[in-house]
Amino acid sequence: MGRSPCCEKAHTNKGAWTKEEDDRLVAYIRAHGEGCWRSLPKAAGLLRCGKSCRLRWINYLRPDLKRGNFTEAEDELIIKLHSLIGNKWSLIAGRLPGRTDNEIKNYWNTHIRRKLLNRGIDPATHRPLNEPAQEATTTISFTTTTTSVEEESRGSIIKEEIKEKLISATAFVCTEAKTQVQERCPDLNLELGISLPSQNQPDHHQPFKTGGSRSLCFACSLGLQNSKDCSCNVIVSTVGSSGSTSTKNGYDFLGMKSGVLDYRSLEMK
DNA sequence: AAGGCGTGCAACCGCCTGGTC
DNA sequence: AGACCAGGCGGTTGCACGCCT
Repeated sequence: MGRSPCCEKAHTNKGAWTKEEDDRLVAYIRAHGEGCWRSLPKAAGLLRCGKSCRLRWINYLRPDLKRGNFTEAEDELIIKLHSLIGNKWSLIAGRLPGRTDNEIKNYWNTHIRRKLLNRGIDPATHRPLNEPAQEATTTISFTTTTTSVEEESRGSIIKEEIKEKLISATAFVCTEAKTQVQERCPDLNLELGISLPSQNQPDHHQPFKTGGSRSLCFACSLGLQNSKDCSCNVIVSTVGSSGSTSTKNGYDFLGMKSGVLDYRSLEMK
C-alpha cells in the first residue's frame, strides 16, 4: 500500500505564495495560533497543503524572523556547529535566533561552502582539502557483550578517549562561538556547554553548571529545552545481548551509556 | 539590446519519527 | 504489535534576478 498523500493535491495551489494567501495565513495564525497544519488550510480558506502552510509560516511569515545578511559571527558559528553536528540544520538554526533551518541550509550551500573552499577547507569534512580522504562513517562499538576481560578493558579505554575528544571538541566550539557572538548579541543565550550524563538524575532544565553535579542533555545544552530532541529524564538506551535497546531514566549522550557510539550521527558528508 | 549563464532563495518532495488508536 | 497519521527534517528543484559577453 502506498503512502497516502499529505493532502488532496488536486485542489491545492502550488508555487509562490501571493500576498493574499500570506495575509490569510498570518491572520489565521494570529487568531488561532499554530495548531493542526493539516486542517489549517481549510479553516483559513487557503487552497494549500498543510505542509506548505507550515513551511511558509516558519520560513517566511513568522514575526520573529531576522531578515538580512548573515554576520561574520553567525558565519563562524554556523561553520563550527556544522563541523560538530553536520547537516543538522534545525539544530544549528536553534542556536541562531531569527534564522530558519531552510535559510541556514541555503546560506551554507551558496555562501559558506564556497568560503570554506576558498580557505582550502573541505566543507564536508572541515579538513584541509589536500588531506587524504578518510572513511566517512565509523561506527565504534564498545558494548560489554564481549566476554574477555582484556577486550572489555580495551573497550573502556576507547570509550574514555572518545569521551575526552568529544568534550574537548565541544568545549572548543562552544567557547569560540560564544565569544564571537556574545559581543554582538549580549542577550543571546550561548550556553553551549555539553556535559556527559550525570549518574544522578538531573533536575530537568536546570541551568548548565560546569563542574557541578547537574547536567543537561545534548538538546537542552543546545538550547532546545522541551524539544523532541530533549532526552532529560527520559532515555538511557541499554543494549542487551540481543542488540535490542531498552529505556530507563537518564540521558544517553551519543550512546555513551548504551555503549554504542554511532559516528554516523557525527558524519560530515 | 538580447541571450546565456550563474547565483540565491522559496518551495516542494519524500522519508523519518513519534504519538495515538 | 502494528497500522495510521501529523509534524518535522534534509535534499533537491525551479524560478527570478543580475551579471557578463
